[in-house]
Amino acid sequence: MKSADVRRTFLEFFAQRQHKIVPSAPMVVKNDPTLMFTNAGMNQFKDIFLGNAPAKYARIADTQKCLRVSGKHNDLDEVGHDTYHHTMFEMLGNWSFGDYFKKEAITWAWELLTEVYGLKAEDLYVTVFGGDPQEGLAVDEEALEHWKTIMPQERILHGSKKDNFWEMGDTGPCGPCSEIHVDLRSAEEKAKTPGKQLVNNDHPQVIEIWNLVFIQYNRKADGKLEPLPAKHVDTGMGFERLTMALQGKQSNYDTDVFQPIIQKIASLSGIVYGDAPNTDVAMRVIADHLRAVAFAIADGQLPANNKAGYVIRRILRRAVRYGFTFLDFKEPFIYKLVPVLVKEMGDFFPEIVAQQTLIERVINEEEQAFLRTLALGIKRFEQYIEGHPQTREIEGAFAFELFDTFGFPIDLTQLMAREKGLTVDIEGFNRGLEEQKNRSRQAAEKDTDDWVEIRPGNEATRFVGYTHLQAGVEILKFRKIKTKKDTYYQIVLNQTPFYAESGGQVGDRGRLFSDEESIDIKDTQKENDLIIHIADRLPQDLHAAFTAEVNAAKRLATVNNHSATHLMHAALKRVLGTHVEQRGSLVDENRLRFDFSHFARMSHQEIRQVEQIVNTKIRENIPIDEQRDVPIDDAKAMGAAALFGEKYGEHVRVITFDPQYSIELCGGTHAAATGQIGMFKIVSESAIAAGVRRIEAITGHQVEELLFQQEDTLSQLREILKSNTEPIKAVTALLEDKRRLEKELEIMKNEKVDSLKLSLKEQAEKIGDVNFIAYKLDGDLQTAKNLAFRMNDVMENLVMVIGNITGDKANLTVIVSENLTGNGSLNAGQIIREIAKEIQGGGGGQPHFATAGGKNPAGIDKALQKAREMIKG
RNA sequence: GGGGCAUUAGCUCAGUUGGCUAGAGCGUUUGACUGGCAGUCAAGAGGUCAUCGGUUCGAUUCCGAUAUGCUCCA
Repeated sequence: MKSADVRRTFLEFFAQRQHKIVPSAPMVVKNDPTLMFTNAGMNQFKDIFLGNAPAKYARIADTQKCLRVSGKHNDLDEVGHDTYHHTMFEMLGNWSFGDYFKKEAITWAWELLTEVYGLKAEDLYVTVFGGDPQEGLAVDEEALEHWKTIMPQERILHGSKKDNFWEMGDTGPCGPCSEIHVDLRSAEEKAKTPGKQLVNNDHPQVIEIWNLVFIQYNRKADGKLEPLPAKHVDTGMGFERLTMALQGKQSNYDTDVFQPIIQKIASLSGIVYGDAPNTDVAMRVIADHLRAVAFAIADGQLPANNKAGYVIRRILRRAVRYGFTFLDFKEPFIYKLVPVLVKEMGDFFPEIVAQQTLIERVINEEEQAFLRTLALGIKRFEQYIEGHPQTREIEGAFAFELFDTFGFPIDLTQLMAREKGLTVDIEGFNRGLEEQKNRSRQAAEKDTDDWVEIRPGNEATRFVGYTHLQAGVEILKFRKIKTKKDTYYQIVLNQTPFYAESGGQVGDRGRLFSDEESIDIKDTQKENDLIIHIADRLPQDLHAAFTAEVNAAKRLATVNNHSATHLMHAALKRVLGTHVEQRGSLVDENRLRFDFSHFARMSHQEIRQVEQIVNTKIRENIPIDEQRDVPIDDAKAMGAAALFGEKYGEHVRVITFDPQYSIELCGGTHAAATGQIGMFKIVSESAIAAGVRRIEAITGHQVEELLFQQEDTLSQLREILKSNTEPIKAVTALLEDKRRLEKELEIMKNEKVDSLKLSLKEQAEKIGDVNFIAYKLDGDLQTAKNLAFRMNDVMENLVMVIGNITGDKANLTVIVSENLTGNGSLNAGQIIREIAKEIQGGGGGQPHFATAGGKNPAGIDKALQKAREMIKG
C-alpha cells in the first residue's frame, strides 16, 4: 500500500463513522505561550479539552503535521541514528468530544488495523493502564474489558503511569491510555523471544503505533486529579510507522515517504544508501530535517535567531552539518531536495507547492550562512592550535566558546581534534553547557497558579470590541502568574471590549472599574481562544459589577494603522505582482510593520507608487464592509486574501475596503472608513530574510509629526544658509568650498612644515652623535606629528622634541631616529614620561615616537630644557 | 526571557600591556604599456574605527548604555 493510500484509507474509515475530516493545523503555533510547535494531533483541539470553547463537532478525524524538537518531547538528537524517530511526522487521529468513549475507540482501532489495513492480529499487542497507588488510581478495567472481548488476554499488558497515563502538561486534562504495539520481526525471531517481552523496550521492530487516550480527569496545580464532566477520546497513530508496518519494511526511512528524498541525496553525493552506517545516518538526518524545515517555512516560520525561528534554524543546520561531515557537501545542497519533497507530498499539502520558491531560497540562504559559520569556526580552531603548539588536549572552555559564541558544533571540534591526534576536554565543555542551562532556567522560572473561578462553568468570553469600547462586565476567573521579575494577574471576563493581541495587532490597554475602584489593564493577550486581561493587581471585590474601558486614543491609532496595512497589502500586490504575500505583521499605535515575500529591493519609484495608491484610497474615504461568520469557502470564492500558516475556523470574518480593491480574512479592528487614516507614509524598506522584505510605515498623526519635523529642518537649514530657494545648491557649494579649503590648508601646513624643516635643520644641536632639536611650535598636535615625521625623513641620528599649545592644554611630541633606539640607549617613551611631568601630564608611546599632554602650558620651555639635559646624560 | 561574541574603506577582513601619521586584498578612478579584448605596472580617491556617555594628558583599543547582527541556552 502506498503511503498516500494509507493516509486516505484512515480518513475514509472515520468519515464513514460520522467523523468530520478537518485539515491539518499549521505546524507553527500562534496564540499559545506554552507551545511553539504543534507536537500532537490534539493541539488544535486544546481549547475544547480545557473547556474554554465548545466542540463544533462531536467526532473529528485528521492527519496532523507535528514537530517534536523542543520542550517535553524533544527527539532531535535521536533522529537519524535509529529508524523510527522524526522531527516532523504526521499523526493520524480520531476524536470524540463527549460522544463515544472507550468501547468504540477500541473496537474501531482494531477493525481498521486488522480488517482494513490487514495487519495480522497475532502480531498486535495492547497495553492498558495498570493503576497507580500513589495517585489512588485503579487499573483501567473498562478498557481491559473491551480488549478482552477482542483478543486473548495474554497479549494484553498492564502499563505503568509513565507509559499509560497521558498528560498534556503539568496541569490540565489527562487520563489513562491504551497503546497498540506491532511486532514486525521475522518468524524465527518471534519464536526465540516472545513479542510481549519487547513491548515498550525500545526495540526497533516491536513498536507502538497507536495511542488511544481516554481523557477523564483534570490535573490541578496542587497535583490533585478531579473527574471531568465530559469524557473525551484523543487518539494518535504515527503515520510513518504505520506505513512501514504496512509496506513490510524494517525502517520508516525505507518507505516511500522517505526513499525518494534519500535516493536524491545519494545521487547528489555519489554515495549509495546502505553502504556505510555513517553515511546512512547522515542521509536519514537530512531527509527528515528537510521535511521539518520545508513545512515550517510553508507555515510561515522562517529561520531566525530566537524562539521558534531559531529552532528551525538549528534543525536545518544539523542537516547541513551531517552533509558537510559525512557526505562531503561543501556547498549548499539541501535546497535542491525541495522539488522531490514537493512532488511527493504536494498533493495532500498544497501549502508546500504554493511556497516552493520561497522554501528553496530560504534554505539555500541559510545553508550558505552556516557554511560561513563553519569556515569561521575552523579558522578559530586552527588559530587555537597554533597558539597552543604543545597541547595534547583542547580545553573544555575553548570548545565551549566555539560552540556557545560561534555556533561551532562540538562533534566537529572533536573530529578536527582527532585528525591532529588531540583530544577534547569534553567534561569541561559539559560543565560550561550546564552552567548556561542553569542560568537560563533560573531566568525563565514562572509560577502559574490554578484558575480561581468566580463564576463557575465553561462560559466563553463574548468579544464586543468590534462595536464597543466600553462594556459592563463581570469577572469569570483569574489566576496569578509569578516570574522572576514580577507578579501579575490574568483576568477573564464574561464579555469584553478589549482586543487581544492577534493577527499582528497589539492587545488593547485600558482599565477596569467599579463604583469603588479602578485597576489598569496593561495588556490583553490570547491563549488559544481565551481572552486574557493582564493587570498588576486584582480588584478588592471580585464579584462587583465592572465597566471595562479600552484606552480609546491608543485603539484608534492602532485601528488606523491596521486598516492602512490592508490598503498597503493590496497596493503592494498591484505594484509588485501577485507573488506578494504577507509573512508577518505588527500593528500598534505608533506604526505598522509588514513583512512580505518579494525577491528584490523595492525601488524608490515602487515605494512612491505604493504610497500614492494607498493615499488615493484614503482620500476616497471608502467605508468598511465587515462581514462576520462567512463560511470559509464563500470567503475564498470572494477572492479574500488568506494567510499561509494561519489557522482559520469554518466561519471567518471578512474585511473589505472596496470589493475591487482589498478583501482580507481578518479578526482585527478597523477604521469605519479609510478617510479616518488621514495619511500614509512608508518610512523604511529592508530585507529580513531571503525572499522576504519588511516595510515600516506610519499614518495620520505620525505623518503629520514627520512633516512638521522635516519642514522645521528644512526651514532652519534655509535660515542658516540664507538661501530660501535653493538650499541644495547652497550646501553643494559649501561642501565644495570646504573640500577645497581643507586641501589648501593641508598644503599650507605642509609648506610651513617644509620651511620649518630647513631652518630647524640649521638649528640642530650636536650632542655627541645625536642631532638634537627642541622646538616650540605654533600649531596643533597634528602639525607637530607631521613635522616630527618629516624631520625624521631628512635628518639622521635625530632626537626631536616639540611643544605646542592647544586651547589651555600643552602637548609634547618626541621622535627618535630608529637607529638610535636599537640598543635601548634612547627611548622616546621614556623621555616623554620624564619631561611630561613639567607640564603636569603624562604620556607614552614607542621607543621611536611618543606624545604627551598636560595641563600646564607654562611648563613647555622647562620640558624642552629637561629633554636636552637627558640627552646630554 | 537569560548569557557570550561582533560592528574598522563600496565588499571581505588585519590591527595587544591605550600612543606605530588607521592598514591589506578585492572593487573603483586616472595614467602608462599592448593593434583590440583581456591583462600588467604606477598613481589616486574612498574611514564620524556602529551611536551616545565615561575614565585618561591621549581611546579604534578600557568601562557603561543603546542599536544592529551572530551564537548558545530556556
